[in-house]
Amino acid sequence: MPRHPADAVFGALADPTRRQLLSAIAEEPATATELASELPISRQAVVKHLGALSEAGLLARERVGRDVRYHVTPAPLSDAVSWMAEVGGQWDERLAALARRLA
Amino acid sequence: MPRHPADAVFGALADPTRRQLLSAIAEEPATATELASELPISRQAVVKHLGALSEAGLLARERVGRDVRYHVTPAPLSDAVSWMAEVGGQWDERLAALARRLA
DNA sequence: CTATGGTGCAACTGTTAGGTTGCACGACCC
DNA sequence: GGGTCGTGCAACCTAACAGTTGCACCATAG
Repeated sequence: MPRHPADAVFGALADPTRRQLLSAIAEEPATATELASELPISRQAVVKHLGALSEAGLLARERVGRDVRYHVTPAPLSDAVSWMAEVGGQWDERLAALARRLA
Repeated sequence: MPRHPADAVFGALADPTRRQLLSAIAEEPATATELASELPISRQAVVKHLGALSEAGLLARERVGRDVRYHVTPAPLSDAVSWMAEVGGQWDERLAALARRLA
C-alpha cells in the first residue's frame, strides 16, 4: 500500500538529525561523507537519513565522479504547508493568512 | 534532555491516523470515544494518539462533566511553517513568499 | 442506591526506526 | 598496476511505537 506522501514528508522532518541535514544541504549541497564528518554519527547513519529525505522528495542525488552530491528539492514542503494552513487556519490568524496566500 | 518542540510537532503529524484525528477535531471538537467510534482502532489507541498531539501542543483538553473534549491549538503549526519556509524559501518561490509574509 | 458509560492506568506483543560494524565495489591519483 | 577514498549492501542490536486487552474509577441517569 502506497503511504500518503505527507507521511514521508512529516516523518522525515520529525527527526532532529534529518532537519539538521536538510538545513545544512540547504546552505550548500554536500556528500554523505562530508555531512557525516560534522556529525557524531557514522556515515551509514547519515546515508539512511538522506534516504528518508529523498524518499520524501526533499532531496535529489547528483552523481559527480565517484561522489554523490545531494541538493534540496523543496516542492513537498509547500504541500505540507498547505495541509497545515488548512487545518489550523480556522483558529490561527497567521495560518489563515498563509492559506489565503496559497489560494 | 527536552527534545526540540519541532520533534514533537512533526512527529505527531507524521502519522496518518493522527492527521485524520487532528483534521476531524479541527472541524468539530470531540471526545476520544466519539473519535474512536469512527475509526477501526480501539479507544485506547486513540487516546495515545491524542496524547502525542497534545504533547506537541496541537490539542488542548477540556473537561465537560465526565467527558473530555479535545480542541485544536494550532500555534505550533505556525512555528513549523516558519522553519519550512526558511529552509525551502531559497529554491521555491511559493515558500519564499510565505517566508516574506511571516517576516 | 444501582446501573451505565466514559475515562484513566498498566501490562503485554509485534513492528519499525536509528544506530552500529564489516566488507565488497568502483573511480581516481601516482 | 596499486593504493586510496567514497559509496553501496547486508546483518545485527536496541529502543521506541502502534496497537491490544483487562480492570479500576467516577460522574450522571433512573
